[in-house]
This record gives sequence, C-alpha cells and structure tokens, in this order.
Amino acid sequence: MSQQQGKSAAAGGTGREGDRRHTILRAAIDVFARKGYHGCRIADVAREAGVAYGLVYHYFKNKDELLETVFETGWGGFVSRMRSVAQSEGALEDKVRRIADVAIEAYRVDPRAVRVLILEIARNPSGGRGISRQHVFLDIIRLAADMFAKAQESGEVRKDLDPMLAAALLFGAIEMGLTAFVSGLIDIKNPEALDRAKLQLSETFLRGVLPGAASPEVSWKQEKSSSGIKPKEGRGS
Amino acid sequence: MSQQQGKSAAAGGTGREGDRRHTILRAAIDVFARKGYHGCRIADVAREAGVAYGLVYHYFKNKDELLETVFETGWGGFVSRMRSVAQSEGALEDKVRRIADVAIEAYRVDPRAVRVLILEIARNPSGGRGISRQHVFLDIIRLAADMFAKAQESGEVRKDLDPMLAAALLFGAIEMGLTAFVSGLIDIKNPEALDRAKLQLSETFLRGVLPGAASPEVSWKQEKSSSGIKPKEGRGS
Amino acid sequence: MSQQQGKSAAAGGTGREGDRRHTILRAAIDVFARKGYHGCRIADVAREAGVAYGLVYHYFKNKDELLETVFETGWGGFVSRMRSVAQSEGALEDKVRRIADVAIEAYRVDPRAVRVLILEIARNPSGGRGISRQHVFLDIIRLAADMFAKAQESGEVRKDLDPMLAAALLFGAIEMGLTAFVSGLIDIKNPEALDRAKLQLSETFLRGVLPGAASPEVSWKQEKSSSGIKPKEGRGS
Amino acid sequence: MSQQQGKSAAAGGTGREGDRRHTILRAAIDVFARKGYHGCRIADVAREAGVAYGLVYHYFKNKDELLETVFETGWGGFVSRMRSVAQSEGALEDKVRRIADVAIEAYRVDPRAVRVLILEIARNPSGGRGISRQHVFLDIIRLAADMFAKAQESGEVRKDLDPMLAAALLFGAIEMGLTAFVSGLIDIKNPEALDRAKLQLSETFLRGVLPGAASPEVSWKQEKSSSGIKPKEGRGS
DNA sequence: CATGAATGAGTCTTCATTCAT
DNA sequence: CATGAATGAAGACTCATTCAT
Repeated sequence: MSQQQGKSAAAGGTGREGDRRHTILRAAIDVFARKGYHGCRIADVAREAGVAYGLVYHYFKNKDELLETVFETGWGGFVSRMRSVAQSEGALEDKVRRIADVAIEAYRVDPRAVRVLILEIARNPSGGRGISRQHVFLDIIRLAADMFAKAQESGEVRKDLDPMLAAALLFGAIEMGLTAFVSGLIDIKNPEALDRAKLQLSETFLRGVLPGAASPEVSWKQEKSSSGIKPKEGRGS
Repeated sequence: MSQQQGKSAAAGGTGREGDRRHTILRAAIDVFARKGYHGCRIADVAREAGVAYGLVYHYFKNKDELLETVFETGWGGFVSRMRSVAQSEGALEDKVRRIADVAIEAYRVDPRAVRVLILEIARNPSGGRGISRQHVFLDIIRLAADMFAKAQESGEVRKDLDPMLAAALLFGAIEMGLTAFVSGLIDIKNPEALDRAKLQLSETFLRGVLPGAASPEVSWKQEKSSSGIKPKEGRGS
Repeated sequence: MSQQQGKSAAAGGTGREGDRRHTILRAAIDVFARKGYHGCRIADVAREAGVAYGLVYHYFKNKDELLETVFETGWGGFVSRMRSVAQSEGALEDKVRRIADVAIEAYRVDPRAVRVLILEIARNPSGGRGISRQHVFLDIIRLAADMFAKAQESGEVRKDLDPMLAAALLFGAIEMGLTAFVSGLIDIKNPEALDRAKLQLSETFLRGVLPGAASPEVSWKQEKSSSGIKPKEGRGS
Repeated sequence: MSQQQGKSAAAGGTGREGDRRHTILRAAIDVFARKGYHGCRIADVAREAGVAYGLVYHYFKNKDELLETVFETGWGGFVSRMRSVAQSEGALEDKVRRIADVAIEAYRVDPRAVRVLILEIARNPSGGRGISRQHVFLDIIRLAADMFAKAQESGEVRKDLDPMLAAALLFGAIEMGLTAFVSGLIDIKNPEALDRAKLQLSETFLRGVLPGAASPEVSWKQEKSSSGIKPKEGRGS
C-alpha cells in the first residue's frame, strides 16, 4: 500500500493521487504482461493493484485508455529516445549501436513492460482501436528508414539496400532478440547475457548493412549464390 | 454491399462440394486476418463462409479448436518445409536463402494466412491455450539455432555468434520484413518487390553472419559462449 | 438386433420396422434411466441404439413424444394392471398385496424402466408438457383412493382414514421402497431381497390401515370433517 | 400483467435492504417451484426478483450453485431438525410423530420451498451434479434407519422389519402425502387439513410398525435379516 | 427407410461500465 | 476519493429439429 514512492513523481499530482494511479498502471502492466490485454479483466488489475474495482475507472476512462496509457508510458519514452538517437548527428554505426542499447536497456529496466509492448503493440488488428498504437510503431520504422536513407547518401550504408527494409530488419532483429529473452528461449542468469546479445545484435546487423568488401560476393542481380566462400580459417576445408 | 461478392466467392467458389469444412476454415483465416482472433465472432466466420452458425460447431469443437486448426493448416506446412531445409545437407548460405524463400513464398501464396500466423502465433499469452502454438514457434527457432551451431563447427558461420541469437535474428528479420508488407509499409505494386525483399533479406543477414574480414571494428570476440545461453544440444565444444 | 420378437407386435408393422423402433425405445429407456430426460440428447439415444441420428425422428415425432412413448410403454401396462387389481372384486388385503406385487415385479422385470418412471413421471412441472403424465399418475392414486373408500364402506379399512391420503401413503411407500433399491440404498444380492421388501411393505401398510385393536392409543378421532373426505358413517356416531 | 404484483411483492417486500441475495434466492425458489430447475432460465429468476440479469451472477457462481444454495437453504434446516429428532432420546412413537410434524410444518411454512425439494432433490440423475443432493437425501434415510434399528432393540418396533425399509416407507409416506397436497390432490381449504394429514400419517405408520397383536395373519416373520440389506451399522444381534 | 449434414433459436456466462453511497 | 453492488449487451455453445440425398 505504500511502496510506490519512487515513481509517484512520474504521474504527477498531489503525490497521493499519483500513488494510486501509478499503482494501477503498474498492476496493469504486470497483468497485461502475464495474460495479455484480452486475457485480463479490470477486476484482475484492481486486485493486483490492491484497490477497489471502481477506482480503476476513476483514473482511467476505460480499459482501452488504460492500455493506451500503459502503451504511452512504456512506449513513449522508448520512442522519444529512439527518435533522438535516429535524428542525432553522428555516424550510423554509433546510432545503430545506441538504438540497440536503448532497446536492451528498456528491457533490462522493465522487462514486463517490454513484454507488454512486444505482445500488444502493433500486433492487434482490432478494428479501429489499436490504430494509434500501430501508427506509432510504424512511425518508428519510418524514422529509422529515413536514418538509413540518409546514411546511404553519405555512403555509410550499402546503396542497394531498401532503407525501409533495413529498418524493418533492424527492429525485427531487436524484437525477436528480446522475444527470445521474454519467452525464456535465452535465459538470463547473469546480466552479461543481455550485454552480449546487444553487442552481437548490433554488430551482426552492422556487418550486414555496412558497405564493404566483406560481402559474400553479394550480387543479387544474378543470384548465383553458393560458391567462393573463403572462411578465413575454415575448419572443414 | 460489395463484400457480398467476397463472400459468395469464398463460399460458393466450388459450391457443390460438401467440403464445407474447408470453406469454414478459409473464412476463419480471412476473418482472423482482418480482425484478429479476439476481434472475431463465430457468427462472423459463419457469415463469411455463408453457412449457418451451428455448422461451425459441427466441424470444430469450439472457437479455440478452429484457431488451432487454422494454425496447423497454415503453420504446419511452413514448419515442415522449414525443418526440411534446416536439416538438409548443404551450405549454410543456401539454407538461409531457402528459408527466406519459403517464408516469402508462403506470403505470396496466401498473404492472409501469413498475416494470421504473424498476428496470432506466439504472440498471445492467453493462459494455457496458445501453449502449443508458442511451442512450435519456439521449436522452429531452436531448429535454426541447431543449424547455426553446426555451421559454426564447419566454419561457415562466425564462431563468436550465439546460435540461438542468430536464429532469433533471422526469423525476426523475416517476420518484420513480412510485417512491413502486411502493414502496408512496403507497398506491393509489382511482384518484384517481394523478390527484392527476399534477396536483400537473406544477403544482408548472411553478410552479418558469415565469417569474413568485413566485421567493423568488432572488439568483443572474447567472452563467447559465456553463459545465459541454452542451446538445445550444445554439440560444439 | 433380434431380441425383440416378443414386443414387435406392439409396435406393429413389418417386424423389421418394429425392430428398429423398439431398439430406439429401449435405448431411450436406458439413457433416460442413466442421465434423465433433460440430461440426455437425441444423439445419445441414437448412439445407444446404434442407429443414425435422424432415424429417431422417423419413428418419433420429437423428443417429447419419445419420452411419452417410453412413458406409455412402461407405465401403461403398470397402470392397467394396477387398475384391474384395484377394481377387481375381492378383499382389500389381497388387493394391496397384489398392488405391491405388481410394482415390485415391474421393477424386477425392468428396473431401468421403473427408474425412468420414478424419476421422470409426475415429477416434472415443465409447463404444459408433462401434464398428461402427471395426470395419469394422479389418476392411479385416485383409483386407489376409490378402492380404499369402498373398503371403508365394507369395514375393511379404518373408517377414520382419509382414502386419498391412504392411497398416497401406499404409493409413497411403494415408490420410496423402490427408490431405496434404485439408489442402491438396499442392494440386491439375491432376488429374495425384493420378495422380502414386497412382503414387509404390504404387511406393514396393512397393519396401519386395517381396522383392529392394535392402534396405539389413537386419539385423534375428533377433528374429522375437514377436507373433502366423507366417511360414510363416522365412527363417533 | 398482474404478476407485476407478485414480482414487486417478492422483490420490494423489504425493499431498502441490500439483501438482494436473499431476494434472488426467494425468486429462484419460486421459479423452481413453478417450472422446475430445467424449465427455468436465469432470466426468469432475475425478472422474478426484479433485478438485473447479471446480478444473479454477482451472488451465485452459476445456475447450479444457485440451485445448490436453494437446496441447502431449504433442506439444511429440515435435515438438521430431522436429525436432532431422530437422534434424540425418547420413545420411538414420539419421534415419528415429531418427524411428521417437522415435515408438515416445513410445508405449511414454505410450501414452495418444499415443492422444490420434492421436485428436484434426489430425483435428478443429472450426471455428477446432484450427487451431493442425493447424498444428503439418502443420508437422512439412513439416519432414520438407525433410529428404527435402535427401536427394535428396545422392542419398540417389530423386530422382523427391515430398518432401512421402514425408513424408506416413512419418508415415502411423508413425501407422497405432501405430494398429494402439492399436486392439489388434496385441497387445502382449511389449515386443519394439514393437521389431519399429519396425524393420520404418523398414526397409520405407527400402527404398521409398532409391535402388537394387530398384525394381520402375517406369516413371514422368519427369514429376517436374511440378506441384501445394508444397515449402516448392524448393531442388533 | 436411413443417414448425417445443416439450421438457428435459446441459454448460460462473462465482463466492461455505471452509479449510489 | 473509494467502494463494490448493479447493469445489460455481447458472444460462445448446445441441441432439438429439418432436409437433401
């Protein structure tokens, strides 16, 4: 009943009000993370928060606004950080690394919130509603696409790559990487696991995207493929 | 009411056949693709299929089994093809390309079904149910992880890469790439768009993953295989 | 498939038709006995009978008529025998014994049918329907009431007893006695158990009902008159 | 619509109280009494109680629990009174009279509730559910059987009578006697009718059961306690 | 006669949302 | 602000009944 000192500032207000509201929000995140938006009832959120049923409706117009708020709370910060990175000046390489960093850190700080975002955002067609969420989600991809387009101009990225696709690949990699954690596919004994993942993620992506001789004679104009791979020190050969 | 067309097309297409079960399945795929599992009512499926409400229950035990069947129908073939590619003999490069191929072709053949899979599979916590779906989804990632692990042994893939993560990245890239199509981010005017995406997807991924001098000043080669990773069968030493 | 020779006559027809019809009827009795009328579906009956779903509707207009037929089949014979006993000439004592005999024998011959009758007859308010059944059930009590009224005239039964109540007691005793068997409260190892019950039932009832000095200082002869009962010649006078 | 009266009478009787649960329970008893468990819809109960549909589910988990509660409410008191009588010290004669008294009084106080009990209790096979009800019902017969067994030891009851059967007869008589009222076979103009019935019921039963010279040429005294009978605790030698 | 697919009205049950206290 | 009882629309599921073959 009194453990939410640390975050009451975020919600603003008298402090006591922020307390309750924030408690409910946290509860919502937890329950959404556990059972998904559709699988949870307002009653679940209220119980998890330890407040009365009706109180949820004091702070949130309806269930949808609650989810929307969860979304904004969790996603908002992520997006703005992402945006500031994407639109900042600097080398693309660094930007990509910082984007991965933002994502992984978000997960480290609040895995449940990330789980909700991954689970519920941009995944629900649900007529009408969900549009705004999907919209924001797509926006961030477009943002990154712009970033890649600019990087192509400056020669930082292979020119034959579709910027939009590059952006999709980046976030796809990030998202599925996190999913691997979320789903327990990769479990986190020590915090280094996340760091390793972050590193591998960004570097692997960069290798694929940066221009350079490294390409396995990529020549997707004729798709000959296969031959001529020279592993530096192949074990098999 | 121009969707009357769509309905009769779906339902009456072959018409005389007693294969109403299949009609219903198609209708379910369409409605799921349009509104998602939760957003669709049995009544919608029945109307879309042009059959009576109760008939859905004649062929499917309940809504869940219907979804499950949609899942198996769409996913089953995909998985088995994926598996046969992953477990086949041959160069990793080819395998990756063929995997991308399978995915993109699946989308080309039946974009709605793919949309349902992307939307509903492995994305819904939904207590209890969904387990099997998530399970299969994770299995395919493990499968790919094995493939990468073996490729590491033969030196076809950088040894410092976590196989599980590599698998996650591959499917993340594929999935988000398709999502870009599904969501309209990348518009499909000409069929070549898909081919281009397929090519870029696989080649970009391969660049990032194959061994070679191309790596940007990667400086983390050390702590490999440290911890936190759960390979299904750690064959490599 | 061929054990219903004895009753095919009742159903009439070619014999083969009687076969099917009778099979269904037997199945209905069994299922009703096991799950009750409401708890059973036409599908259950069809499966139990080993015939096709729709065939039930060839022989019976609807579920209700099926039950009605079960009722008439099982109850009809019982009632007519009961009636012939009640309206026969002879000593009341004998009649009572024969009534108990008819009931117990019915149970011995076809316990399941009796179970259905006990369970479903005259017990279901079910608006409208059931009236006929209840009607017949009450009729038999009225019948017995008449029997007792006549026996009072001839001095075979205590005159201070309400005939209707006496009839109710008799059938109540019979029914609950059978219920004790049906429910397993008394189980039937050897057939004598039923005979004993029959004997005790009728003799105990008779002791209570026959005139005689045995009455335990019965002192309630006063408040006669009351409800619709007219002892022809009150004892007090 | 003159039943609006009935409704408001039932629902608004005390009105201001928040004891809607009780209102619903009463309504359920009334509707069950009128249409039986299967014939009644939750909507009926809600309408009868004058409350919203959903409120029924606020107080009762489901239709079955509602019936179960009706059962416990009505039956519970009856059983405990019955038990205390059966297990009390005193002459068997008095006990029997008091048992009849309890039953008849229960009917006088709340005929509808008794109707429900008679109609629904121990009469519905209904797989699984109903077990508890049947169980309690049989328990009370076993209880009475014990009472009779003890009375046999002290010579208060004929020794050649099966206690279990005696118990069945007693309750059969009571139940069918009440059924006669419930079904309108015996009309209740004046309240004395019930008293008469009570008296006749107990005295008739006692005559049949008490030892004494009154027995008609009973000639079966021998084979007592032969077989097939399951006394809960066969104490008598 | 037989079959079992097809129909759809009837019910239960859930749960977001409102409201009196 | 807090509470939780009250509301009722929405939707899954059942199953008696019909019908084409």
